[in-house]
Amino acid sequence: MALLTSAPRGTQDVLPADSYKWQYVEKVASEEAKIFGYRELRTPTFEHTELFHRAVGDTTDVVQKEMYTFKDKGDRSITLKPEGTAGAVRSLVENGLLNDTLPVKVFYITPCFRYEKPQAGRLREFHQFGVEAFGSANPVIDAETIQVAHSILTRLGIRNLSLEINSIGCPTCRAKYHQALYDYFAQRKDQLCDTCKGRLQKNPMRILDCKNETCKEIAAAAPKVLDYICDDCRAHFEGVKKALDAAGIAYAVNPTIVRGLDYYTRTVFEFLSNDIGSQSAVCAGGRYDGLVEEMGGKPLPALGFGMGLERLILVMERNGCEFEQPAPCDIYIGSMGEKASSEAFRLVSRLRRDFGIYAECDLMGRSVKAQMKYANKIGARFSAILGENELEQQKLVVKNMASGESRELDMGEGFLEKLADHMAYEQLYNACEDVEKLFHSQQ
RNA sequence: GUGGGUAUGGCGUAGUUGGUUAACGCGUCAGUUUGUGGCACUGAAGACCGUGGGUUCGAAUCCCACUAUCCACCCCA
Repeated sequence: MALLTSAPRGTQDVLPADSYKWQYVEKVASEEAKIFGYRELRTPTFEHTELFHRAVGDTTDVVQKEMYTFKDKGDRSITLKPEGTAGAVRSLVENGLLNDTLPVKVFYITPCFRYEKPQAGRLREFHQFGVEAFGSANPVIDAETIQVAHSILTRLGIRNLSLEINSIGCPTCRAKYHQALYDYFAQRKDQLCDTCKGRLQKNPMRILDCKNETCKEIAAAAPKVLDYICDDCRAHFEGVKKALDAAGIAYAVNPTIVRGLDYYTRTVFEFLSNDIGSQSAVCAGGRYDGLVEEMGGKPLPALGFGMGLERLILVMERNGCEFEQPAPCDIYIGSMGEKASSEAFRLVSRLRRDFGIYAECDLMGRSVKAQMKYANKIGARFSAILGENELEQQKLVVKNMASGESRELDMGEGFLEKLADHMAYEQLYNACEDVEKLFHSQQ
């Protein structure tokens, strides 16, 4: 069997065996964002290319070598979004939402595309959950934004992430720092590794993060950001730390954190994991006080974060976190013979329509035994077989698959109500027995 | 973009001095007497051993290329 073709490189199918994990994570993240006052924003999967050139930055790796850019049939340059913030800001400015009461808080779940070489936790199409908050320069909102991420991660049962924060200052003080760094490293350029020689021009802060031993030694004595940021930025950063302390969120200041997207200012942060290989950032974000104006809006401070859902789920799997399971089949109604089988079909249809019960019947023309095996396989909580006898006597034997016990129900008036009640009662009874067993086992 | 590892039925694997019908577990399907699951047993279907070349009388097994995948660098969520 030769496949016609396969999924494109760096893409992933989420199969039924895993999709429930995604549903769970998306649900938790959305619910958590909502109780922080965020509302969902959905923006297009592709945008005009210039949006990302402007927002993310012409000189960034993301824009320079990783974007999926193409001309559409109208000769417009289109780009599949490589991140979520630019589109969100564009949309809010374009629709005038930032003229409303502040702060404006939105969240989104979106696919993102970057043409990279795939590896653990890095795909060409990946998914981000993100939040963005507009209108406040108060350091408390920095802490609150971090708290949103923290709450989501905590509620998902992820405990062993580290939070690292830093301030990269405003454009003015960052420029000073960059110059100082450049001067420092330029004097020692010969000793730097090849990649760092390149970074010297492009982004000297990256050198601070190099894994090469010599570079590390040189970096150790390099100028520190926090010595170069202006008084306002320093005060803001102190405010963020104070608010995080007040919120009881543990963090470490890491002066080497650099964001690869140009729009960031002041606060930047990352939640890191040691369990998923070298692509360790599960969630990252920060402030971008200049971006709204850059997009043609009025000057408005803002901040947000993105969370990589593939990485998040990877972390959860590696840590044995539990995902909310999908509900199993409530009842399987098997049948034998044509007449009974159309009656079974009618019954499950009504159970679904009138009672919202998850019901199945035979669609394969299988033997009774095989039908029972199927009921067991799909984890049906109850089963029943409809045949000539049942139709004649108007009785249905309903079996509780967990206990193996059966109960005969009269198929006359109010049968479906009785059936639904019976199932609810039995399930409650099963649950009580489980609790009892648990109780005894713990004594 | 740069390196290294891997590539056998749906899944996980076995299979080296290259030699008849490629093995095992799980899964799937059917059956173990007449209308009822989970266990066990029996049987069946299902792989041209990633693709294309080459070496050889003969290759899943050796060589080359390509593709995919994994890991790391880079970058980042």
